[in-house]
Amino acid sequence: MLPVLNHPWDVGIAEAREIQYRLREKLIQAPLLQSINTIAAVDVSYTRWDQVGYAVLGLFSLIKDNGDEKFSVKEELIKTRIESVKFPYVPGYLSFREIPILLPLFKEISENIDVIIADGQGIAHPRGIGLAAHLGLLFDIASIGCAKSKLIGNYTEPGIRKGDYSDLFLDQRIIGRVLRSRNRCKPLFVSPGHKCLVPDAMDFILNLCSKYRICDPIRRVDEISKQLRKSQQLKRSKESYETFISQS
DNA sequence: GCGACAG
DNA sequence: ATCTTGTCGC
Repeated sequence: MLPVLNHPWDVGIAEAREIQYRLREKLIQAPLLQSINTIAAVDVSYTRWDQVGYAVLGLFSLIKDNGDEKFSVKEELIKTRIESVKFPYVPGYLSFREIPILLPLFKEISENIDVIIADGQGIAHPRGIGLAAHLGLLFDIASIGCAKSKLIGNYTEPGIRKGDYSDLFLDQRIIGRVLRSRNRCKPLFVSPGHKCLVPDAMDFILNLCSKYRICDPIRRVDEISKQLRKSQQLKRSKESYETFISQS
């Protein structure tokens, strides 16, 4: 699958900011689709000594559980890619660091995706277009940001029970929710991206949280990303060992 | 000028 | 994001 929108990625902060201002006008606020079958979750991990990114895209199908709203996910497909990233991590510009390495993974996907979930912000962003929102807009797919910490906004601490939440405000506007995804754990910062509303975003994410703070699909791709990084590091250390032996 | 600051 | 062991609480 290919983006329906395109713009340069090899840009500096100033141009990236202009792109964000231009794209945010295109974001659509609408109720989340009722019938969701497939969701995509993405994540990228790094090492501390180089600029190599270990990207993962996972496709999961929703399994309706007994009765009401809750559901679980079934892993359907995993795509990975290892590539050095160009853009540095700058708060507010995460899209320009991570999306370039994620795009080739979407290109390999042919099945339909109903929702994209990303480890980061949706519209809860200084210019209203965080990683999840940007990604959803590029493919014109509903998207939700599920971050482990706040980028922008004000809130009061939610209750300590799973499901407790408070609104995330920017001025007088509600841009997301601070969600307690597990008893007594640090809350998640959930915000809608493209084609989604604040309440729908939180409800959907909460239903994807089984027994951990991080929702199942993101937790899974995060795990795969870290495994990929460790296996590659081991591989590289073995290679350099062989080189060392052959030279001595 | 100072504090805040997704991953 | 990454480094990193034990430890406190449910």
